Amino acid sequence: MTNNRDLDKSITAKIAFFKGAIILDVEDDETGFPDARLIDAERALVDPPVKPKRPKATKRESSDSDRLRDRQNEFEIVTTKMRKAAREDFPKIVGIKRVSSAPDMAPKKVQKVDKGKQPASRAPKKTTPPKLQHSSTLPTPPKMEWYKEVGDVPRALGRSKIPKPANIKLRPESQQYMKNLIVYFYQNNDYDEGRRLRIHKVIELGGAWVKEWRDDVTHVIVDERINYTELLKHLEERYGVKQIPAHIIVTNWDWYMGRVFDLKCLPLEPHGPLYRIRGAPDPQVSTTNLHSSSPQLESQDSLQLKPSKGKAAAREERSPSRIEDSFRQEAPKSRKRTISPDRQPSRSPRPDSRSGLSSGHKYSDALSAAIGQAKAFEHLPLDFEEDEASSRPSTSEGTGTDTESEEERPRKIRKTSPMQFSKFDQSKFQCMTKNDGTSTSGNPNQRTIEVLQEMGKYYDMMQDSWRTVAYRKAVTTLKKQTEWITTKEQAIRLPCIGERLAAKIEEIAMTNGLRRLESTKTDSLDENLRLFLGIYGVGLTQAHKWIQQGYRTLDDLKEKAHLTKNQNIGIEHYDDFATRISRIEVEVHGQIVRKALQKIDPLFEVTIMGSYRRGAKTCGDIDCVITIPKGSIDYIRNTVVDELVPQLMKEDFLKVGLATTSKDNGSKWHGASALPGSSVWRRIDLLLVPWNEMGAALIYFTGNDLFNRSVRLLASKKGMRLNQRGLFKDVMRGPNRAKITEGTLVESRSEKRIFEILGVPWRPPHDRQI
DNA sequence: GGGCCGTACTG
DNA sequence: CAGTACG
DNA sequence: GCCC
Repeated sequence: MTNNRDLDKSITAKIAFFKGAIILDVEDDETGFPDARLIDAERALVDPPVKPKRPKATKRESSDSDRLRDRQNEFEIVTTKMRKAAREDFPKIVGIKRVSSAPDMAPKKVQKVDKGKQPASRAPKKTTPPKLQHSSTLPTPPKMEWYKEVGDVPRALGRSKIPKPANIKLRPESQQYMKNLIVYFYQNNDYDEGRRLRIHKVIELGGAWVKEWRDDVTHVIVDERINYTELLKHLEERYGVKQIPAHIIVTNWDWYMGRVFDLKCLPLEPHGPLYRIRGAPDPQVSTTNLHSSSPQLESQDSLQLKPSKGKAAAREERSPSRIEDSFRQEAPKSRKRTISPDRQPSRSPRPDSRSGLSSGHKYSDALSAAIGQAKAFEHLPLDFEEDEASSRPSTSEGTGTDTESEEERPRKIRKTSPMQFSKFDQSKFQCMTKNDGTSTSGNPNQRTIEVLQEMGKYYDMMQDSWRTVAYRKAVTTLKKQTEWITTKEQAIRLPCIGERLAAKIEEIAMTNGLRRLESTKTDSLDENLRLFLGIYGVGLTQAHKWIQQGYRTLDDLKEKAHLTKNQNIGIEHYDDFATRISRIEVEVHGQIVRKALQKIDPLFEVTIMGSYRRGAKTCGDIDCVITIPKGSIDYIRNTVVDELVPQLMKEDFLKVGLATTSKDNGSKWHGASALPGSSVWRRIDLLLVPWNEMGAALIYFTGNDLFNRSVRLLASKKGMRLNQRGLFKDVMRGPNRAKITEGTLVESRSEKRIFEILGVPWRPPHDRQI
């Protein structure tokens, strides 16, 4: 058991320095750290086999775009005040332009129903008994469906760019539990796939959807994150509605519709606390408001499709879940956000396949089908899409890269040998040009970059990984510009910038801001999502689920959620893991590992990788590559797992393992470490690399992620495959690059050689910050 | 209208 | 297997 | 988001 004392002298010196540094240098390690003390660590950094230059890039280089997803940055960004700027309250950019006209049938305009119809068709309280006669087929009357007459037609499901109005097939009447109901959603648009699905569902069940508020609305279904105050504000601002008539049911999808599917009829006590959204008044108490005509109050009630009382009552307590209850109690406090006018985003269509909802489903087992479907989209993130634009002018610029036959069609299985590249424009790969994140400060497009980065972070958080990547690429492009890009025409010629980004760039240049971004700022759901995504072991799926269940704080999770071991650790050390680590501390961690390992076998080599190697001022974690000349991977693994880790655990340097290799082909150890005397845990990754794979490993572990993806994509275009083990050729790929054969190893030992073979100009780690 | 990197570890 | 992680 |  060694302790501080046993540590190498240089280490203790560094620790001392580090402790000092921590005080004066916490948030700004900016101008690095001096010097001498580091030399030794820097030296040690020289990469063994391949010897890429050490990152003496310590000097300035304000770029810290080392890792966009960096949580801390995200937090900072969000918190950061947006520069004020032309923010004239923009009018609904969202609404309107969509579905307006259905090709096949003129969608009767809403107005017609407007006033007079209120007790509308509801009169014939037909409420067919839920006794399903199972005549699953006698749907849609020949004439125009009710929902089209009374309400609006949402656009069809699916992701087609050109929105088509949906033609929704209603369920048989026996299953139309929402017959003649008029539903207003908030957010009230059908851009978001999840919400669109819900709108379709309402219609299938016999209801109608209205895009604009009307007096005869019977139900308001709000997104999970919306509270009553926000809803009211929206209604007042947009429609001058100051109070929501008491007979109108204000609820959210899961709590209410879950019941509907469950009961196969409308709930008995639609105003009960079970369905009330956050901040909603208790009707019992605040009977203050019910001014408007409420003939519907009764009708609403009468509409109840005889729910089997006993059963309904029985389920009442447990069904919609206690979570909401408990949540509701503490809701008020955790909700600090006040405003946020109508449209706010929250994002994004899952790239998944979940389309054919309205299409050809037969609800043979209506209930289970309904439940299944309700479940299917209960976790769908809701959001709105921004306006779409357009046409694609396909600025086919100069380089007549007429990609063709071979490369062009991924259809057929093909095999390409590395040397016979067909022509695709290799120069278009971002890995081909140097990207030191520098230029950020002096760049004339600085402001634009900032704004786009924020948008990118927003999309990242909101699950839209492809948009995130697109924004990051665009930012990279902008960083390389020496001119201030102010117009669409200028912008659209640049790589990775298309119409929509070009328009945004122009807007930023003109107004110094981006309206679209403003609207994201006030979204409180974002904060929760951010919070949860910051937990190690929690991704979008889990975060959305928790939010859906009403959890809002880490304490909520600790008390109520089922957590995996890693998630527990992630929560326990949330702040630790979210804190950036100074280079100096990173070095100290690395040195401790190195010393311990070399005590076991002096031939071991430890190299610090990741953003550290790219010269970042601060790092999110510590990546150590462990290798040894003429040592098998098994030897490395056994040594690390059986000796190094236990030893460092014993010394209390390593605190816990998070993802630890076990299998015989394992290669990584993820865990947490802390300096002697420090209680701050750091994320540390040990990467076990056979000596002859160091070249490929260096590329991988140096990153950054986009750089890696770019190189890998390039490799695949050349019929090769690059991973952390090596570069392979003669990779056979199926439809769309699906790997069929592993290919044969071309090079793995030399980082430089791999670059050469791929035709990628060598660049030091510092310049790989795409 | 589909692709957008390739892998390792967890439960 | 999906989810999360790593660069 | 962009690009083919």
